[in-house]
Amino acid sequence: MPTAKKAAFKAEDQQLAAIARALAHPARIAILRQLMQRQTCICGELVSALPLSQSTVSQHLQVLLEVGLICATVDGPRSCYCLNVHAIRHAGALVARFLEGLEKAPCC
Amino acid sequence: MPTAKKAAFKAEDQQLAAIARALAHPARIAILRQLMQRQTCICGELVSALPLSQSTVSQHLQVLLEVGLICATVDGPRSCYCLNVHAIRHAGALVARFLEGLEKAPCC
DNA sequence: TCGCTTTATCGTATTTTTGCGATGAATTTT
DNA sequence: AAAATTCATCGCAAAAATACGATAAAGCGA
Repeated sequence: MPTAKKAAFKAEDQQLAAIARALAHPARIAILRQLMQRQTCICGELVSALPLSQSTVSQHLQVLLEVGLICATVDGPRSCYCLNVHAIRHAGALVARFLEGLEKAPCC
Repeated sequence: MPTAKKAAFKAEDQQLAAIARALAHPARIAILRQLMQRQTCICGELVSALPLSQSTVSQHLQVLLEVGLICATVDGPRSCYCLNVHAIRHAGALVARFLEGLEKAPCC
């Protein structure tokens, strides 16, 4: 979206959209699910688990990192990713509050 | 995403991503919020409420329509949109279940 | 030290999204 | 019937997202 017009939308709407955008690709959903299932923080195992190249998976990880849903630590030659439960909780609360509001709306 | 690789992701992941994609723009969040606030099903009032052209707003409405979050009825020369509470509830449940799972995950 | 593994980043190509003006269809109003 | 209103759609341009191979950096093991 054009930077000039971004300010035209409410901050919370932009925040919600940013969260949604981070989740708007099945690969990133799958990554989060993998991190949820394996207690281990994973790295290149994700590449094996996904039908995508290493560089593409790395890019998706960056997207999730930038929005804060996951965090990374360096473990020797490899990178270890894990869920940022705090951020996820915050995002979940935002989304839940929004959707609950919608559900309660009087329909036409 | 390439149609050829779409099948490589779990159906539920694709469904979640599709919902997220529909919400991945502040204009569409704002549209849903407008429909929530005004009990009236709105049409071109949305254009006045948003910093976007009529054709662009119409496009965003189509996106929300296609994913089923809103529904439309024709009222004379104008179109009347309203929230599809049923679909919203379903989407909300899907998202909530996913995020709750993430929150409970054992972190590294 | 010399490879070997692991992973982020770069460069690039392709596709998708976003945005707008113009146009046309449908309907109401005059 | 003519003009005006409302809105979806088309055509197009610009921007962003997606994907991948190649490359480079960093650490491990021989």
